[in-house]
Amino acid sequence: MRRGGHRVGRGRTRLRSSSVHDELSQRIGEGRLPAGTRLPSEPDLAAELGVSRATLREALRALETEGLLRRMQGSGTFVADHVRVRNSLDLNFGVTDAIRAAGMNAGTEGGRHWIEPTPTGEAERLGLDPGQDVAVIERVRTADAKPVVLSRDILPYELVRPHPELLDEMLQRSIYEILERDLGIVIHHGIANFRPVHADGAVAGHLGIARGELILYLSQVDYAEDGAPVLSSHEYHLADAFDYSVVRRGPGRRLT
Amino acid sequence: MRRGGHRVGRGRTRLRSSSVHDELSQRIGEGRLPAGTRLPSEPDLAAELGVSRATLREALRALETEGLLRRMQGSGTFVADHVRVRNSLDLNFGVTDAIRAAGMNAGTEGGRHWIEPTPTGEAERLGLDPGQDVAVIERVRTADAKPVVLSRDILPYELVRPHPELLDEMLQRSIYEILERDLGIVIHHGIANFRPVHADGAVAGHLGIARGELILYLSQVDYAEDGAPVLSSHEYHLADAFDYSVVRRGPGRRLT
DNA sequence: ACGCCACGAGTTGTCTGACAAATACTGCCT
DNA sequence: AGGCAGTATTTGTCAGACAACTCGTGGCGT
Repeated sequence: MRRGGHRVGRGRTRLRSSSVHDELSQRIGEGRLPAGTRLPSEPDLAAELGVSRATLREALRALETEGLLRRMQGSGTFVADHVRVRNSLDLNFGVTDAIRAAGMNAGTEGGRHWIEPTPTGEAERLGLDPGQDVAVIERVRTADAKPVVLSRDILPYELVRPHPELLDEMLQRSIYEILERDLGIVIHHGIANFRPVHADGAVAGHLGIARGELILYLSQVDYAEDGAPVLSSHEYHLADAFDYSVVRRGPGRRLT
Repeated sequence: MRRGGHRVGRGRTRLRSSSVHDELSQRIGEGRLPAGTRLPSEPDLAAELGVSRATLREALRALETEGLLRRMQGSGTFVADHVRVRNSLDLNFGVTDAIRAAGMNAGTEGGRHWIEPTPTGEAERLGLDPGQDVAVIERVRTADAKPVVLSRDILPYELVRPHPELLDEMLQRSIYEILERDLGIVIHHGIANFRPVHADGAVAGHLGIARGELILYLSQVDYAEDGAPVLSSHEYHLADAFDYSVVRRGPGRRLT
């Protein structure tokens, strides 16, 4: 089912429209262009940024699709009332970020890792043959030294075989960060699935709570840029640990 | 805090680039352009669709930002391995859709509605003064005649004052649909917040379950195109009723 | 036979200039 | 003061050209 995908030249030259996009995105993000502001006219803005109007419009179109801008023919281009949500599930990544976003101190406790043959189920999630080995990283994440999340991260062992020492590092640091910095694998997106459950004995033990406590179980598969599955995660969150939100796009209507 | 926003002329003419966007989006969605397919060159495709290359590129840029396409200079434009997730929280809207997506029969049971002064909390969520009235619509949603969700939807009464009969309709049909068709209010996006809880007496009674059962509590505020809050919802979902997923965008990297 | 390189065809990216369509503004008229 | 027509401004679309990049092909040397 899964083909290789097209070879994507990693570091090719930056497109002008992409630079313009980032520049404007940054101005909006930093508050230099507050919501409601009207941008200069396209010819003026293009001149200021040193690109043609066509290139500028490429960037504007992307920003509009992302919901940062709103364009109205005959009237102008305005900065939208964009949505800022703490710890938004569809943007933020990683338990560490979530803990820090809540203003608490992120740590780990009792982490360990091992190699095992791919369990059934994981083979399908990661697109592996049942024979292959996977590396499992199990950690208890703490916020201000209190256990809040039990996580098991599973990735194909072949990815880390050349650098087994990375598994030790993964106990303490962000797996996403290590994948990118040391292995050159950039996670492009993930699909998370969640449901409420009761803590069973094992989970309760790790998190130091009573059996039957409320848990949000979150299972996720992360994919690389070319669509290949890279990382499978299972996380058990204390129900009252975080505030989970999602920005849901309107029912059907086109964005523009 | 909340200003009116810019008056947005409701039914203005459809932009060509927007039509082209929809057309291509539909071809991809229907599978006529499977993942991996290479699109015709821009000049050819523009000719086929009867628009200029510039207009076509507007549409392509949007589709790329949405993740449906991938463009590579010198190589071509390809249909991305796009993600299709059943009942994805960040796309789908409404309990009815979710039930139908699961292949079950959606219905309602024991719905009622009333008018009351804005409760504290709701006033802030909806940007109302404490004196104003709100309409509350309470429904139990069923899947194949089995209760699965208890929902309370709250909207400013002034919105429906001209057409009070709409409240009765809302008990049976989609509130989003009625807002749009009869009141001309298009929901642009919503922000949902959720956490696992135990069913209390009231919720258990409505859903016909025991107290203490697992519930996913989902509270959401929906906003119109101009950013004004329109609808506040509180939903109590049976834990095993649905499969909730979210597509999470990769850590930080720019899309293009 | 094999590998390397230059070349060219094909494709997306950017530029320029112009006109169409929609909106906002101005000032006159009543 | 209020309505209305005309005008300026702004985004949307069109057309054509060239630049930058990718990929396959065929020649060349070894």
